[in-house]
Amino acid sequence: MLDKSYRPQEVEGKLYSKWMEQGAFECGRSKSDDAFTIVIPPPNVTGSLHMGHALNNTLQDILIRFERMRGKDVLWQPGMDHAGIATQMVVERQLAEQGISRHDLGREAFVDKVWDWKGESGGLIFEQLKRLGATCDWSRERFTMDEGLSKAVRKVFVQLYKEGLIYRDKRLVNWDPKFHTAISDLEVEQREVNGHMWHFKYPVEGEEGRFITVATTRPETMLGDTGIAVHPEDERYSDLVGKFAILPIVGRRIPIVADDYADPEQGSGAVKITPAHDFNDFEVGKRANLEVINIMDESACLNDMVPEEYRGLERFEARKKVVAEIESLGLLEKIEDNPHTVPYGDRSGVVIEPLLTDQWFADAATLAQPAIRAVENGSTRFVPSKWTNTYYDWMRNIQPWCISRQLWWGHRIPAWFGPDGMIFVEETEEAAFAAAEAHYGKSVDLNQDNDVLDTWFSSALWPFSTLGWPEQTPALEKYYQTDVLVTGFDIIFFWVARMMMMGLHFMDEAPFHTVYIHALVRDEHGAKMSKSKGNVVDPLDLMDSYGADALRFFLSVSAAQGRDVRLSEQRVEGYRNFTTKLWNAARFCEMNECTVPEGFDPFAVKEVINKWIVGETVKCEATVREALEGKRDGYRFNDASNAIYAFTWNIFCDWYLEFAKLPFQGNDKAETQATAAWVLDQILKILHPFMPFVTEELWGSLGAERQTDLIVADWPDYAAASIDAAAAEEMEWVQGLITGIRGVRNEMNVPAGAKVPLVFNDGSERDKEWLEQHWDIIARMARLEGRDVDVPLPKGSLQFVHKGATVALPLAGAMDIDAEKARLAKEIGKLNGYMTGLNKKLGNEKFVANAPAHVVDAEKAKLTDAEIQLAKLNDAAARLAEL
RNA sequence: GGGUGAUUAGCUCAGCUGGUUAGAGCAUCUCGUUUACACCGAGAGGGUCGGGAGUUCGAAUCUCUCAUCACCCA
Repeated sequence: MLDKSYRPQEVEGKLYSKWMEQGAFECGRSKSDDAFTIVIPPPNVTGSLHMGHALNNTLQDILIRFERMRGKDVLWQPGMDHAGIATQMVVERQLAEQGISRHDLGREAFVDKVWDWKGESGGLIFEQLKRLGATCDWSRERFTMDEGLSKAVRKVFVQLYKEGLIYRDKRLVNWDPKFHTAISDLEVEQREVNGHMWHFKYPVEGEEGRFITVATTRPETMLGDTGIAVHPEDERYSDLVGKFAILPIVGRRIPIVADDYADPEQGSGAVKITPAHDFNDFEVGKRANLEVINIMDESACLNDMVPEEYRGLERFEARKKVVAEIESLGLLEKIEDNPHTVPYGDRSGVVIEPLLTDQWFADAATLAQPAIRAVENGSTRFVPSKWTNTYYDWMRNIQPWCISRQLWWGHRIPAWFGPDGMIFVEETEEAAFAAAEAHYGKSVDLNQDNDVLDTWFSSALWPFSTLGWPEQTPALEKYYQTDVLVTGFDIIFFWVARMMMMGLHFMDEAPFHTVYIHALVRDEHGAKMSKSKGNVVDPLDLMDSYGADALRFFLSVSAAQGRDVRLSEQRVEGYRNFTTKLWNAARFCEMNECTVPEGFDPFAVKEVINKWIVGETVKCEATVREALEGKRDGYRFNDASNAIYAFTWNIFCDWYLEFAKLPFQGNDKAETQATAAWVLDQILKILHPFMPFVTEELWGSLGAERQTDLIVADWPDYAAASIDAAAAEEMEWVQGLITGIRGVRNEMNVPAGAKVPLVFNDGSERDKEWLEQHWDIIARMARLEGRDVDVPLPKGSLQFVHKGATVALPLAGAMDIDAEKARLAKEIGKLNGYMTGLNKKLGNEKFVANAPAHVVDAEKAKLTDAEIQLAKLNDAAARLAEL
């Protein structure tokens, strides 16, 4: 006998181990040729589970469990990425506590330390995903720094280099002065700040007393100015173009040039040009052939290219000093408040400095072309489709991707420099030496590039590197192209776009046919969760309180396409209640010895209630399946979850089990017992992808010996079945009658305990038959005792109309006549309003002429029904008035 | 500044390609008899679908416009 309530804590761990032990998650378990593959968005090795992961992985697990039950050969490929900067940071911080820097250790020892750290603390998140019930094939877990994946990285780098799609260049990059590395555009966060605009006057050479005013938000960069630009059509300055200004403090002669970049409307219309420290200025400088003077070192402190008293100053100190000196020189025209955006490193949180350095770049614009076409021609689609445009916008304006990082943790760039700076890019050191020997005609010393690759470079290979590429493995053959990528919109550019590029380039096929983009999980007020706001909710806490199933169901039901998820603990609690409800329904079935007998055919049942519930089950399965399937209109997790929820609670529990109580008490109950057990089994199956634990537990506790655990049980297939529409109409009639009676009783304050008689007048023959047929159920559920059909109505009855029949509850003296009059008047009023609308519609010739026939007919039928109902309500009101 | 999306019951949200008396959960109120379940049951109240205009026989749904909010990109 089941316990009185479900206790997830006692069940979840046990079931998960059981699944693991039987290898239920492993690919290849099904021999089907039909594969279904998802690669997990690899969490950072430093990561721990947050709500976003919980949502992301719940959705993936739902699809995976669903397709597994449908018999496909399912692979959910798990793994982590090595998170270059983040991981290096963590380990450096630990070392710092012991007063050690990574430089004290040296590169090799430091990297060993990182591996040690990974061994001890990395991958915590996977234990948390297991709690959530995620059925990744853990036997295939991969890490971007694994040997196989590293090999893939080297091969890709070398091939792209040889194809000219990776190159080395000296360009301005986003430099992180804290981590001393370049980062990509995407790792830069633009923040709105309340800054200032300083207006400086630069003396014009050879024109005593004449100044040209420039405005800047970054005064310290003036030390690196090598020009001033004005708009070519700006008449205020046309006589100055070609002349020189004298850079204050420094004393350098800098040319005044004409360039479209200068905006005459902005500030003074003249703009100082610092090619080495601003992306726009760099371009202007190139056009005007200006000198490029780098005035900062890797920590963004001023270097030897500035006057002595400024050397070594940190950039913001330098700013103060520059402003003070300009002011003392009488060259400060004004300072304005100026809100503007400033680039920050997303990891370091410090202001990014554009810096001129040698870096490796990938030719993203070229790689993007096939990736754009793949979406244009529909071979990969975004769900919801609105993300398609975001993807296009990014891809069509894509900039060279800076892929080198000045870190130690990551894939070291497979490039070696010869004594004369010649570069040899090869997959191995041996190959590089061989190439060098061939080049120089003798063996020479080579130095490998010190830099490592952007973490996303290896993540971009994830869908095929994890399957064994560059080896042509059977897994690669079978599971590539993967099916659907489930991810958040925040990494469309970081990751999705780059997987598309790399997948198409190296596999000739997009890495997935569908990209499902889910929303962000916010707090209950709609704010983003963040540590600094302190509004982070830990999914583990919710699982502790309500069970993993409740959290999963909440996330699934909230995952409506294109909308953010607001976390509501109350709702999670509500879905915990749902698990309890299901549990109790199962318990009730168990109490009544419901089991599915050998050879039971649900489509051959005789009893109307059973025919009806079987039909409802079929409908429910279809709704859930269609909502989940990856077809045209699929991945509607909310619709799927709502359908199984409503079926379980509002149809099976609220109606069917109530109907079944009667047969359960009698002798003729075998069919109903079997049907109840069968329906419950179907619920367990359909609900399993969403709520794996409680369903598996019930599956194991109920009924006879199961052939398999639920996780690998067959998804229902009712292909041959038909839905008995007549049974549905009949049972809906019964339900409507019961609901109607309950409604008037409640409204008119008939004591819940009182059994009252029923008078049923003017019903059709069919109605009367149904009343007879289901009388026991109706009497029981509507609390009735005794019935009369087609008799004169006793004085003092509550009355309403059900499908054309007058239903009355004679209460005689116990009734509040005025209240009943008022109630009827209200009903009649409502009905009149409704009919006015219908009449107006049907009276409109254009409607009758233009609307499709079935719509017009439906409106006519509504009116006819309403007329009948109105007549009866009027009769009822008239009878009352006689009292 | 450019783009995308949102605005539906007190709250959180469904409502797809135009035809429902506009739905759900929670909250509120009333009542609780029953072969499971109070983490429950029965019932009720509550919305001029952000404002305005338009297309249409018909608009929460399509178009335009305004307002507010959110996010992304400059």
